[in-house]
Amino acid sequence: MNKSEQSMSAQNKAKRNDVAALAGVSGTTVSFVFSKKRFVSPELKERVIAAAKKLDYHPDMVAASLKKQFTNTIAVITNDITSPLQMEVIRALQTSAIEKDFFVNICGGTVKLENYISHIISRRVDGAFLSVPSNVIGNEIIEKMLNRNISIIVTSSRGFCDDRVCGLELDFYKGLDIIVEHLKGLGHTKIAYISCFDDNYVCDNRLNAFRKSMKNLLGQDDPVIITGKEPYESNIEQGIILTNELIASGKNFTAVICTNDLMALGAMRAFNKSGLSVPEDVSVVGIDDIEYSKVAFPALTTLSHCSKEYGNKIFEILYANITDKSIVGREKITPQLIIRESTADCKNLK
Amino acid sequence: MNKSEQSMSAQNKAKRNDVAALAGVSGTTVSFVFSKKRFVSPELKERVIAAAKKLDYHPDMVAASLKKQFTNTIAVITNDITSPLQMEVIRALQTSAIEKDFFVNICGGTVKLENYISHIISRRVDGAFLSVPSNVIGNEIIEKMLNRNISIIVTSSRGFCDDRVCGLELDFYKGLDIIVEHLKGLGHTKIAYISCFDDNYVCDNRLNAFRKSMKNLLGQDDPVIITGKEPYESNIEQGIILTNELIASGKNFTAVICTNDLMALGAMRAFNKSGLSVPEDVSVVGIDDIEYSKVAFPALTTLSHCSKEYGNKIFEILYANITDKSIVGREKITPQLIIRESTADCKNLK
DNA sequence: CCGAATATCTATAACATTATAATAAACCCG
DNA sequence: CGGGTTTATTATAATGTTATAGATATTCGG
Repeated sequence: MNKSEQSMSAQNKAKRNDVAALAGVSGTTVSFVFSKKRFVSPELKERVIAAAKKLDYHPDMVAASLKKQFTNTIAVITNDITSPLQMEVIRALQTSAIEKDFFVNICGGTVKLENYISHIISRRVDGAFLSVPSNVIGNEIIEKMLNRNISIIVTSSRGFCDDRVCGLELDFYKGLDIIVEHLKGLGHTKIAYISCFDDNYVCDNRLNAFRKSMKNLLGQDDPVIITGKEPYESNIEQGIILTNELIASGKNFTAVICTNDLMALGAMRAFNKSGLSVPEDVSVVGIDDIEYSKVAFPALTTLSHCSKEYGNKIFEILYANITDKSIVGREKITPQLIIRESTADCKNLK
Repeated sequence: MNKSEQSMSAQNKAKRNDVAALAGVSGTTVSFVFSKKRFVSPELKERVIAAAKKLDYHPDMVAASLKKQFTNTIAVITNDITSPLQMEVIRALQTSAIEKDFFVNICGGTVKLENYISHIISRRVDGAFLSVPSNVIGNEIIEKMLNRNISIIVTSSRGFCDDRVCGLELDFYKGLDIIVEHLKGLGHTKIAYISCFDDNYVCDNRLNAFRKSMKNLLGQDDPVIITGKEPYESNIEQGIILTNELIASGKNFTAVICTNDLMALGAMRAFNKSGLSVPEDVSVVGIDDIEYSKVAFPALTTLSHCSKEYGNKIFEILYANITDKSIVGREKITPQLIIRESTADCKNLK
């Protein structure tokens, strides 16, 4: 680096006191102009702003964070970063966050999530959104973060383990009521359910909700339920396998609800292959409203997470807790049914 | 806050000097134990580590950043955060980053991207990955960041505007050679191309590559090309519309390459509707390898971005530049053809 | 066995802010 | 007009690290 370059790069990092000197005020006054925490007379303010512009001054948030003990940063911890659903949530969350000058750090990837915790603590993150199943991050880790004054919000897939953690849950009980109501309205009463291996809070929750809805809305105590055999496998292939099993069972059904959209896409494919057309012969409903559901053929009727609303609310609740630890938000969102082409009137009572 | 709570929370933030006091060494030594920048004798090291564990000490990266003038943080600026493709890249990038103790801030959302810049400067981010078309962030903004000593890497969709910016480009010239070679190997010579409105670096680049490949590999100067009419519309619907146009044109073709996967999915649907089956009657190839392509029916043969490799390399190049500004990485990645079910031997020369 | 060289360790000064308390200026009303 | 009150500005002390230079102990050849 030669001399002129050196002087250039020196020129390029104006500090608060440089601005103060140029504006003919104290450094403190410059701070107050930017933080707006105290009144500064219009003339001084103007001079400061002009000086700051001239020097291209940007306040150093690192130094500010050190003193303020807040970093205006939250972390999103997720094990499923590539899921489009997850990303929609993160996008909405981030959009809300930036409005309050918060940055969002993503901690996903393929690294052991537990390893992130000490990074998160070291970086003095203000809050964290744990979007992971409860078996991935233990309660003692949450405890550790809480003791470090880090606000925490968890998703529906983990119970509320501590009075201090916030939560935003999707209400699948209401959601399944909506699905069953929709199918009932189309004349379906024989509704089967395809679930995954029951070792998983998410699936269990949905399945229990289905049982309750069938009982409350159709008076059925024992609806047809097919359950996966492999844990953590709830993809298209599983959907095909389980649907074939359902068909082979000889049970009566005119509609099928699947524990998630991938399973539902598999189900549609299986029905198609076995000569049953969707929705003419059988109606199919998914849960999640992943992007593929839109472009599937036929387009899938499914229960949407309302990702945007969800993401916005996640930040809103977390922000409130960061601001005041005594505000521990616990909310529920009702999912919304997106009616597309995979459900239709029940004509064929086979 | 009562006294016991106060003492609890005081207890919870052990500082370097607390550890030093407990271990009976100086604070400086504690620092060296953690930073590993100087030799510390095994006995002292052990005592320090024990003390740190006992006090649950986590070094404060905010303070460290202030002194070191590095934050170990990079920002990803993108306007298309929900795209699964983008996310795979980010995931890989983040996985590489955390291995070097770097955190990744995402700046996407629906906010005007320009607004992020001053945030990024204020936060003293070490580097930024600009994954946006060149019309979204102007060169003067890049200049500003460079002058602030922020490393920058850009994606293929923006030219290399300054000697100081790094780049990682996908080589679609090679990519289209691979596609055309594949189709040629299956006996196809009449290959049509469906492009979008030519006002877009990405599409142009791919189309030009197609032209060149057709000339070099098949000696054709004037292949059949259908171009979109609306700018920035390259989705399934456009794919359907343009494919219908292609069919109506009466031109001969046995295979179609589309500028991206969504268009290709639309093409398959349009062929299907008009009585042509894929791949029996016509082969279809996409570009991008988005997730839907896997689950489409038939599964789409497409050119993959190698998102994982791409993301890893993005960090690798950026990291090198952060470490040493004189290393300005400029690389190209050759995309990879994922052969699935939508391409087959050419039997039918219609 | 002594001075020089080497190997460890430590005291202190940045780093760029904010919060607090202190100062200076202006104002008000008897 | 002058003491108390309010209002606007500023000097100073944190904040928790790292880098640098200085201090102390250890080794070693002559």
